[in-house]
Amino acid sequence: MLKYQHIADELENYIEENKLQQGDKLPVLQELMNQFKVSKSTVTKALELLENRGVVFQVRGSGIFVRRHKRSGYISLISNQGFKKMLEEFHITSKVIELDVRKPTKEAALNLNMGLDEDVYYVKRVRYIQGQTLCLEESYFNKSLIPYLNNEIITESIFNYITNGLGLNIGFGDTFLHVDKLTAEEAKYLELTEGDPKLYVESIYHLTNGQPFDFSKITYNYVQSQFFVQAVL
Amino acid sequence: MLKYQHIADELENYIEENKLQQGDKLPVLQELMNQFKVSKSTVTKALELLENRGVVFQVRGSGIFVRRHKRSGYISLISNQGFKKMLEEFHITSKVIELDVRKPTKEAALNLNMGLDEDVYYVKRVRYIQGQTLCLEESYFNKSLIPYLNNEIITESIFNYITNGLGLNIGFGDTFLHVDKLTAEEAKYLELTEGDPKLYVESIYHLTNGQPFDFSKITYNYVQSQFFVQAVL
DNA sequence: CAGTGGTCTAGACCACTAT
DNA sequence: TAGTGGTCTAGACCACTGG
Repeated sequence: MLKYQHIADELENYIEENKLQQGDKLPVLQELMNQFKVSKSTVTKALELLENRGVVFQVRGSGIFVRRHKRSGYISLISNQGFKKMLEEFHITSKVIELDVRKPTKEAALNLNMGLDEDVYYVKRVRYIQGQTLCLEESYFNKSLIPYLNNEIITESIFNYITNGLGLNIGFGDTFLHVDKLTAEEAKYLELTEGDPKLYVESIYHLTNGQPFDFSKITYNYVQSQFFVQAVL
Repeated sequence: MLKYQHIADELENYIEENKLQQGDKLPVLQELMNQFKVSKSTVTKALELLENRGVVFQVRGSGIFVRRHKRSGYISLISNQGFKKMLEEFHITSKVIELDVRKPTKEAALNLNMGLDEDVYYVKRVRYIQGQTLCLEESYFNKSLIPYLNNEIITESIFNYITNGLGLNIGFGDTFLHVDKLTAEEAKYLELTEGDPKLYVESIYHLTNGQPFDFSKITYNYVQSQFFVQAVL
């Protein structure tokens, strides 16, 4: 375990356990250096991580403060928390509609940067949040990178399996958002009415070496779609 | 100008000018150290910045590569580019509907962390992208932090004025997203039909010292609403 | 195994805040 | 002006990639 990762985790736990609120002050740098027996740079690195995750903000000449928005029930659009943790927090479950190995569509091949004759795993799921329909999801996984999937895996967290089961490192993701009207088929799966609003999201996830391994198209139930993003400007 | 900022800018320009594509390789660390005559840590810091902005990705043992998605016409949801630059890039203009000093609503006061008897600047605008309606925006600015606004300022970029005109430092923002149906009033301003889909976004922006100065409620025209987010996981 | 990026240190010096 | 975070350095050592 990296030192700065460890420190970041400890601080995040500390904030969580003590239910610290927006603006609450954390120990100063010198104190953290002593407490964790590391150099200033290492503490700084840990705090940068937390700052970028929206957990704290630092003010020169003043101190380190907790950053906490006041709203609950919002899903992080760029889940910087663990995927599995998030699923549990929101009681998200899945029903698998389809799962098979096939050739990619042109669109999927383009986004996954692979040939039309190579294999992908195709996954179609409906996901539920606290018993309500949350979204309809179609995913394409490059089979040369993700060699095996089964029903059990995709009912749980695919990303958790990729990280812990396959030992792959997920690097970054590009996410594209539109708003539109539901088609008849989408409405059926989401238990809504054709023409109702939808949030449509396309994502391409890459390994740390830059290879795209997952292209996903998600249609969200507008009633359940509450997202937030915490940015550092 | 900070060294690592300068290096990040130079590299971003270099990528832009040479029209480098996803996966193109940049000079190695040692070379960048020599070129800019700085230490390894400083180059690393510059590259971390670019990595978090979604401009490059680094692969240990291999090199530094350009990160570029293939889609154009999408607006960054968390504009990590300059605000003014973005407006120009997308030809975004504004029409001011209302501008006055008033007392905040309960909602605005809560989000701006101020009293109901303090003053805010209230701004209501319709924004256009390449001549089409983009969004209807209502903003509340804490007057004790933003003491003056006029029609000219808010027709251009308010954030540019706050940064360069007032010399304030914008720190971070919390953004909340919903999808819903347009009300009659919103439809009128956006030249759409009541009941059409909308993307509704609430944002709270804070100065670097953590004080919230802007609470905004934006309703987007779903036809023009194409956003992207680049995340590092 | 040579080359590349990642972590960590110890310390100097700078910029800003609070009192 | 004491205290706090931010930048930058020089260098040691580690982890991973690719021929």
